[in-house]
Amino acid sequence: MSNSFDMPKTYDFAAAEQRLYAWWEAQGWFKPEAAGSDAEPFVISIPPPNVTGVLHQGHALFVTLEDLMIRYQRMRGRAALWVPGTDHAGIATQLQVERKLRDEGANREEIGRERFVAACWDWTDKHHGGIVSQLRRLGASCDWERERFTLDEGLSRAVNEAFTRLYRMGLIYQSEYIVNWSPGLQTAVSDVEVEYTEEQGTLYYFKYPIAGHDLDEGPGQGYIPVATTRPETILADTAVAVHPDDERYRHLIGKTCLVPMLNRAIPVIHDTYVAMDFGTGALKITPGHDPNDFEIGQRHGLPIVNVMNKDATLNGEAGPYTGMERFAARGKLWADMKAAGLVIKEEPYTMTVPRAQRGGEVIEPLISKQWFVNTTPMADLGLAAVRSGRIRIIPERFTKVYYHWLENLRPWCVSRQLWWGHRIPAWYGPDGQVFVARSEAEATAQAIKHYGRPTPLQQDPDVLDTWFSSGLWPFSTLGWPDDTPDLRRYYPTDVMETGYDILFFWVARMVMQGLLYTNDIPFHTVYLHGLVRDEQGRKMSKTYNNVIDPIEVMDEFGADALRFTLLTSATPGNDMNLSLERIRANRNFANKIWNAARFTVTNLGKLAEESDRSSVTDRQSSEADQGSLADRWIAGRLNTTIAEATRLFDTYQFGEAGRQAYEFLWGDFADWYIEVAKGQLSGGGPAAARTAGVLVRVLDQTLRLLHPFIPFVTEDIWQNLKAAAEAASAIDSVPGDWPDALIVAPWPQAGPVDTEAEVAFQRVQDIVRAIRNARSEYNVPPGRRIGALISAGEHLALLQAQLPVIASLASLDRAHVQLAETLDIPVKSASMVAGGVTMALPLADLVDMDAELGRLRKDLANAEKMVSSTAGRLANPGFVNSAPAHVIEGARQQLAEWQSKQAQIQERLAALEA
RNA sequence: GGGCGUAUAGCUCAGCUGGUUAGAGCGCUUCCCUUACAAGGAAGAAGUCACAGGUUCGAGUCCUGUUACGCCCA
Repeated sequence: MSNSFDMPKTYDFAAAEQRLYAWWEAQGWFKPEAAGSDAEPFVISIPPPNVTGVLHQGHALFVTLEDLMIRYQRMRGRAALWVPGTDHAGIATQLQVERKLRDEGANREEIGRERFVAACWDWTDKHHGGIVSQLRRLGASCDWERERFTLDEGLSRAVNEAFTRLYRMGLIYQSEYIVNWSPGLQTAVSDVEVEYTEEQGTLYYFKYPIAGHDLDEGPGQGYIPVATTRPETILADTAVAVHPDDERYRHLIGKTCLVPMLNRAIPVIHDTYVAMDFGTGALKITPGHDPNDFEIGQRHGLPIVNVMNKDATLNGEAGPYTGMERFAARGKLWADMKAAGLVIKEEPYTMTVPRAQRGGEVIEPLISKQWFVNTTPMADLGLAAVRSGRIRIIPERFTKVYYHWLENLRPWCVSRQLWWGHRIPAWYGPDGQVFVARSEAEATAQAIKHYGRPTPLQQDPDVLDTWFSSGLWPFSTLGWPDDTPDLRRYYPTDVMETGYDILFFWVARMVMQGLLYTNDIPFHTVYLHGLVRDEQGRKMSKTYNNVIDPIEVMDEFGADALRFTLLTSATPGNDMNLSLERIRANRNFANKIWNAARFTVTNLGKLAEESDRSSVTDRQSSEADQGSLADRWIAGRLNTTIAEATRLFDTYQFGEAGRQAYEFLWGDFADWYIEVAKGQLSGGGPAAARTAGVLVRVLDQTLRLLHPFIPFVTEDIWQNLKAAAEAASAIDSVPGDWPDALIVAPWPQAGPVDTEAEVAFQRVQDIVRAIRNARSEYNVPPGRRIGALISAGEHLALLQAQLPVIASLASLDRAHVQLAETLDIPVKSASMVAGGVTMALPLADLVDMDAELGRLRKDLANAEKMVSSTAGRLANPGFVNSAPAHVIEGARQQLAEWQSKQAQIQERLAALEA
């Protein structure tokens, strides 16, 4: 029994976190079923981290935010389901496994596709536990029994189903198209996977010879001057283009040019795309190696020449340069052209270079046959869903970004020349006939129908873009394409919480695909968070050595400290700078709550030991009064905090909700109420019992408010509190109010606020602060109890009642406190006006009269300033006519307070100056 | 080139339907190991809310423009 009242002096998060998490999970509280079958669901699908990844602050932030929402809604009685899972991360994982093979002296071609994929699975299995256990450490209350992996059998079926449906709808097709080719990764990547960097390069000017003329005839006659940043692509030119209005060149339209060194004949065409004022005003057109040129080529029906192999060496089309690496070929070709007199000049030039988001090498625009999704119909659905308000994006400004992206969406290249991923469900007959089907069996059946006999088929070697499967995530994880009970109950989900950096990659694709396949939105709210940066606002990176590892942080300060810091330093959609100092401060906050609880629990223990053993509740009910002023005040403050926190939660202002709960716990409850409670408890009896009841209730409710932010310390404390309160019979026996655990305790309901008590207690606080201030100014040691004179005026009754509180908090010696409606205050004393009363500390030996006068005059000047500005406002007809009533009333009260203060100071000054 | 964000105390940041004398943490100054907590307590110093206009009875908050930094798209 005595255990109920024993709490160590310092909160030991290391001992609590793992134990509590295991307990919650074992009790089944992470499962939506815990809420009962009639509860309304609240569902979040996790943004699946890379299965081979290591936890970083970005993960920590999203886990914390989503866990906060889930825990809040769970406490609100919703059937909260957070579906966890991981992503196979095609390129990232394949690269890791290839690196491992290289270290072992092997490569993937050598071991073959089957063994390579097996190696990827081994790698996946080995790393999966790592990232998952790290999510758990943060307190993520996911339903782990519903955990999914993008390459699961079920999710793979979803991918095949989606692909097949798109194919049948005519929205997926194979095409020769210019794609972003990554020579190092040996795969195409989508537009969003390319990053453009400004780099110092060279603009090469050269002469494009005109057939039948001599170079000596000069520009516009013998040749057309052209500039390029990539000379090697000259070999693949299929036209030279000029602007139709360009006087310099229009006479050349329709003539023929000769490709340098190859002497291939190409036409001179005109197109308004050409910028007359850039370079030479004439543009070489290379449809095979430049996306813009590709489109011009399409418009003009130009042939496409491809001079490059997939490893970025030049192919047979390159004549003498065949077999050379791209940059070597550039140098050689340019040297040869120089020798041939075709070079005009070179200029330094800042150009935009496309680089692979993963790997960083230069992307080569290349023609190849790929699978594309025609996204136009889906994009329209996606746009309509947000425009109509069915889906809301927070913060709202990102809707513009979303619209802009969807309005300009181009075909999505979904095939990847990788081995790790969902293999494209397309099979080819010997004649190249393609059969797209959900399975090999289905494809075989199609082939039999087509050929009239069994025919061997070969599956497409490529895999799908990882984002193709992630785009199905909210419904594939719930069982789609099957009509499962989970899909029916938990889809659509509620909130998609993720980083704004993957609004295009992921969010938009989920919305589009969700609408297309499920005929429903995948979620009604998109909550976007920002990037976590270091204290100076730099991106965390190994090269800066500024990475704050969440695991190390949790080891040092606990998961709660990290969570609370992430939640209260971030605002939606904005990047945040993470500071270790702040994490440390929030560790201290956890300890502060712990000790507030320790105080409460210890006192419950003392009560429990009282001889009469009558329950606190009994004694409470025998107590007729409704509690002390402080009791009523703290209850009001609690109710205000509950109402505000709830409002803020419901408007996605989580950080502010957390800060308010923090302020309440520390600034009101710990700093003031507990200090008052010490006095109320000291005498024992009914007052002590009642006080214990208030302590228990306020703490209980506050722990509930804080639980979604800092689940571990609040649960740990709550268990202690509950045990102690039960032992002391201090718990109101409201059924269901004290369930087994805080994680499943109901969210608090705000009660009424006692405004009168609030005003009165604030007066007490003002008086206490004024006395403390004067003591401090006169260097009265904190331990020394001194007398005081209080001329209370109209507040006499309040002060008489609250004198014990004031004396205790201001360390006054009650035997030497004089309190009356009006008192003569000795000249030689430290005096102050606060809370509507005039007070003085009899510090005759210490008082410096000049300093006193100075202080009072300063106070008076301030009061006069306030009186005049407030009176001025109230004298303004515009203000009294248009301001809301409560604002005017507030100003009137304020004016009265300041006028009264002004008068009291003047009176005191008059006495001193006399 | 288009769009967006940020600019508030020495540092890191709150301040979201405009309404008292603009807040917190850290840091700083003075004092205190008072039996919940020194990971703490008390008192205090510290801000022309980037700049310039405007709307309004009233602007850190809304509007316009400027500057600086950052991001996204082309």
